[in-house]
Amino acid sequence: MVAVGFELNAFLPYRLNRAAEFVALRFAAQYKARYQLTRPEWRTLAALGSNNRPMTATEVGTHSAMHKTKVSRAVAALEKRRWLTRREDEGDRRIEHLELTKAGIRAYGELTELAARYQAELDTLIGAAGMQALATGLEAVERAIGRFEPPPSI
Amino acid sequence: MVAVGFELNAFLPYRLNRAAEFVALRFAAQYKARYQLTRPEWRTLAALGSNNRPMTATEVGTHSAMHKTKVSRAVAALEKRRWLTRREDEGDRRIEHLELTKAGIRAYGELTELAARYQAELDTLIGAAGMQALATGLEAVERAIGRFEPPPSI
DNA sequence: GCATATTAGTTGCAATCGTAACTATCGATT
DNA sequence: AATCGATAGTTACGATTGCAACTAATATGC
Repeated sequence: MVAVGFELNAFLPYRLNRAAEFVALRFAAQYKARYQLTRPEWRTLAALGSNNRPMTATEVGTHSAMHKTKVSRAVAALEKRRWLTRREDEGDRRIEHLELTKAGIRAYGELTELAARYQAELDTLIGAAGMQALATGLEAVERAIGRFEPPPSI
Repeated sequence: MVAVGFELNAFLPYRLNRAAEFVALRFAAQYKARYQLTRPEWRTLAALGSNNRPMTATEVGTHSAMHKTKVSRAVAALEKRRWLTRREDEGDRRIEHLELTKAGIRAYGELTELAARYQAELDTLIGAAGMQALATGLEAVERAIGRFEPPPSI
């Protein structure tokens, strides 16, 4: 329509979101069908499963860029499934340490198999060079994010 | 917790989503505060504004990776604001050609100024090398997406 | 040591979303 | 030309979301 000086296709939020939404939804269809997991639930499980020590809900939120109410509800759902347990911090009783149960770890293991297969599919389609460039670029974004003030609502 | 063979931080959907959500929310806070625009509305306006001919709702959805009901509602909202008009296709009356009005073009111009400023901020924080790598990587993803079957729900 | 601010996490509620079903139209098949 | 399937877009409705307010606990300033 107009076309002056601004290229939407080079605008990072728009472009990143399009790519992210596309690849994430394709994967979500899989775990949703097989495990009746929502996106926040999978992300919470993934964050906990990939970390080698318990995490607080706030840490999960920061790691996955999810709103704290999303995390709160996902944690409640996973707890109800007995995939995680909460442990109150001894020094600071506001804090809860979240930890996967045996069943949670097993589920995480199964889901990461799905994930690995999907990642392999993506690797093939995107190509090694593309994936390498993406990794480099995303690292730069992640470093930048660290110095950033987080957006309101995370 | 576990840690065998799968690296969440290298899993593209998770990683892309985290970065996308982070940068998109920071920008959303701006246009939401100044224009009371929702995310789907901004994306629809952006898709239409950046294209140099009218688009159908389906095209907007494909371009922005939004669900068709999101697009439908965003279009209705923008129409109510008189930022876009619909024109029925003459050959196929199922199709509506969406076009920005003068006011819509003006709004798009103002919003792209915000966007350009934000992009500049991101450029600085991420660095030229990182942005270059990201561009290369995202191009590869976009090419792959073209050969992909779209996820259910887009 | 008390008041005030800050932080972790939860929840009520209104707004938004996505599924599925719908209308309307078109294309293909016979 | 009647039927069947596909496509564009809308919408009812149940599910999910995020804002704001809340509880509970800790940290800070005086």
